[in-house]
Amino acid sequence: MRAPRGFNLALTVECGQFFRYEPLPGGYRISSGRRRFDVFQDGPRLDSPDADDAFLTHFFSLDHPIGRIARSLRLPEFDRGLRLIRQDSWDCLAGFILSMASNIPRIRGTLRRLGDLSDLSDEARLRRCGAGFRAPYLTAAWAWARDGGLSRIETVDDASARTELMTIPGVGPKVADCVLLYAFGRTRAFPIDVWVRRALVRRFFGGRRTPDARLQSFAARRFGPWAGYAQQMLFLTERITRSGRRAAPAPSRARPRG
DNA sequence: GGCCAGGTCCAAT
DNA sequence: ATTGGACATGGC
Repeated sequence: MRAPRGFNLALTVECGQFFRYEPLPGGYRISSGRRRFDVFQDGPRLDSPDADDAFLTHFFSLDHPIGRIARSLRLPEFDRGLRLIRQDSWDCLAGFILSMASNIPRIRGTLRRLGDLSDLSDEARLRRCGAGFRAPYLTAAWAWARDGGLSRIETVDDASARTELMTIPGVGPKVADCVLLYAFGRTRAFPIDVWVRRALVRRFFGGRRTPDARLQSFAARRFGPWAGYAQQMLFLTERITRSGRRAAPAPSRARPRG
């Protein structure tokens, strides 16, 4: 299919919202739930031997009005190649539970190993996959999902969905917002992690330490219905420009096949 | 070989 | 209400 002008598959896949991918020449092998598909970008073309256009459009949110979004956010660095994806909600929940006190390479590895399990109720097994102290949180989330938690999220408003997610031990405001944003398409969600906190404080609060609740309401007011896009952009630029230590790995440019 | 990590929970102010 | 430490272990 023809992708929207400027769409950047590499940026979208590797910006940190998603973990279950393996790079291929010119594209990626994507896992989301039981689904696996390869996808390749070559200039304006986006092609998959496995997934149809409707699925790609939904998964990569190609229907989002990126021009309007860019104008509404007023962030000079905003990149119109970026899209918030709609990944499998369980993968997303598990991935961001694993994200606490961790890093992206490790999350990816653990999640990949978890993908081979059909039952996540055994903590010892989760530890063997590398979950560490997060193992009991994962089993709690697994039980919650088994009892229909994820489908309850679909039908309720953002605030209720957030509250419901936060009933899971190991899921606080940040993880809950990640799930709302990266799986359920709740584009107002604005997860505040250490990087986004730094970015907001430095850029909008004169460097003064500010409670998250304050940052949260600021973001809602300033960025509105597409706040999630602002969050992802702030996360990216803060990591790249200010990585106190090692530079954040830039997304590998997708190269033409062959 | 250390050091550190896309948070959350809990106890102690 | 706010703050500080523990948490388990892979990746760099």
